[in-house]
Amino acid sequence: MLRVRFAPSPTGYLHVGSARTFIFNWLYARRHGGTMILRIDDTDVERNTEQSLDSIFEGLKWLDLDWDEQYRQSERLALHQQFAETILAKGLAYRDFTPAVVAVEDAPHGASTWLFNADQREISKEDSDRRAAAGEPFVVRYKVPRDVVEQVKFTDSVYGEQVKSTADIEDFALLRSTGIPTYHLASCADDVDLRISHIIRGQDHLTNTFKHVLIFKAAGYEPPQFAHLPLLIAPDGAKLSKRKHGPVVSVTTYRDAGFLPHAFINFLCLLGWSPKDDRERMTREELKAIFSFEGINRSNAVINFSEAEPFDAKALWLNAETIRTMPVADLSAALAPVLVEAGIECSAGKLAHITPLIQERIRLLKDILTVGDFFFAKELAPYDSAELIPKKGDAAMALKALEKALEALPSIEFSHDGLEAGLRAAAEQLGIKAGQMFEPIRVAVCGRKTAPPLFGTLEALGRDVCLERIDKAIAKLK
RNA sequence: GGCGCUAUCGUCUAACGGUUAGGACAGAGCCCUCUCAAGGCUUAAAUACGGGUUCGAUUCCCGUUAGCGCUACCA
Repeated sequence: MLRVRFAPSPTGYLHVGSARTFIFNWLYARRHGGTMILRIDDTDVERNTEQSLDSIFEGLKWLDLDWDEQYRQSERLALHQQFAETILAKGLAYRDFTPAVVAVEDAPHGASTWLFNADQREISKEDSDRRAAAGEPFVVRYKVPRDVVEQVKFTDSVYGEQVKSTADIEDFALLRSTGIPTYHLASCADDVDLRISHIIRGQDHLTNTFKHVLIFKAAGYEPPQFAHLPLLIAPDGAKLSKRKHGPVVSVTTYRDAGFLPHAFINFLCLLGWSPKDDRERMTREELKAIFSFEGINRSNAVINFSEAEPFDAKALWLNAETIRTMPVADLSAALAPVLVEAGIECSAGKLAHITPLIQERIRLLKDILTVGDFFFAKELAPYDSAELIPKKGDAAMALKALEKALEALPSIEFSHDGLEAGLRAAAEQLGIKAGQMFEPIRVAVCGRKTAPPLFGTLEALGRDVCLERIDKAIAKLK
C-alpha cells in the first residue's frame, strides 16, 4: 500500500516550495492509487501559530488539493515518547543531563564541532535512571556508535546511493528536556506508525536522512523509500525566505495577484521536474498520468522575480495561456470576484461582453482592473487631448472624425459588425483612413491609445456612454 | 571548519558516449492588423575550469572553482 505524507510545520504561511512538495506527493499518490496524508508537524511549540495553520489550509484549498487522512503531531506525543523509550531501553540512546546552552553563536560552526558529550554517554544506567527519577532535566540523545565506524546508507529515488560515515554524525537529540520530541524523532515515529511508504520532501533533509535511517533501525523498522526534491531558490541564489524576499514566497500572494490555481500548479511542477518531452502546459490529469521520480532534477531551481516584476515570467505566461484558452464563461466567473473585491459593480451581462475583449490581453485576473478600467469608470481618467490626434493627422482631423462619429453613431446598429460597417463608411465619407477615424474614437472612449478592439469595446460600453465620452473629447479639443 | 548535494542559453529544461547541443519563457526583428494583445516567421543566447578514460565526451572518473544544504533541546 502506497502512503505518502506532506508534513508542514505551522511556523509561517504556505511557502511556494512547500506547495510544490505537496503537489509532488499528491501527484505520486494519485497516480498510483496511494493515500495522501497531511501531517501537521507542530512539535516546535515556541514557533507554531494558528494563523500559520490557517494560511496552510487556505493555500491548499485555493489550489484545490486534497488529502485522505490528517494528523497533528502534538496530539501524538505519547506515541513519540514511547518510541524514544524503546530506543533508550535498547541502550541505543542515552540521557544527557548537560544544561541547555544559551545559544552561543560562534560555537556551532567553528572548527571544534562537537559530536557528542563524551562524559554523558558514560553515565551508568543506574545513575541515569536515578537522576531522571530525581527530576533532573535531560535530553535523550541517539547514541551514535563511536568505537567502530559504520557507513549509514540508503538509496534515494532522486539522488541515488547515499552514504555517510557515523564518524560524521553527531549524537542528535530525540527528546527535549521538556519531554517534547524533536522533529527527527516525531517524524520517524509517525512515519512508522502511519505506515508511510515513500517520503518525498525537500533536499534540505537529505543529510538529515542519515539520522532518520538510524532512528528507524534503532526502533526495529526498515526505513521507507526516500525521494528528495531540489530546492526552490531566489534569483540571488539564496533559499527563499520571507525576511529576505518578501511576499513572493507565499502561495496566497499568487492567489491574490490573480493567478489561476492550475496555472500555478503547472508552473511549480516545471520547477525541478520535467516530463522529458517538450510539453509545458499540462492538465492535472496529464500530470497525474506522467509524474515520476525519473523526471526530477537534482539541481536547485531559481524562481525568478524582481522588484519591478514580482512574478516569474514563465508563471505569468502559463497563467496568460490558461486564461486565453479557458471558456469565456469560466473566465467571467473567475473575474467577477476580482471586481467585487475592487468595489466595482458590473452586471453579469456586461461582464460577459467585456470578458472576450480582454481575454487575450490579461496575464493575471487582476489585470482586468488596469486593462479594462474604462469599462467600469464613470468618469474617464484625465488624458492629454493630444492623444486624440491620429497618426499622420492633426487636431482638425480628430475633431472632424469625432464629430462625424457623434453624428453617425445614433443611427448605427450597436453591434460589432454594424459599428464596423458604419464607422468605415463614415471614414470613407470624410476621405480619411479607417485607422484615422478609429484612433480618436478609441482615445475618446477608452482614455488611451492602447485598448481592446474598438467595435466590441463600443458595443460593451453602450451607445449612451460612447456618445457622452465622444462629446467630452470634442469639448477637450476645442 | 566538517560532512553532503549540485553545476547545459538570462531563467525553466531536453539530449541516459556519436545531435548543426533541442524546446519553452524572457529579448531583438519581420509579417498580420483599427491601437494593444494574440498568432506566424526569423534571430541572438549555454555544456564552469583543468585533467583523465575512450576511436569519440554535455554525458563516465578525478581534481579545482562556485552555489546550495546539514552541522540546534528549529523543522
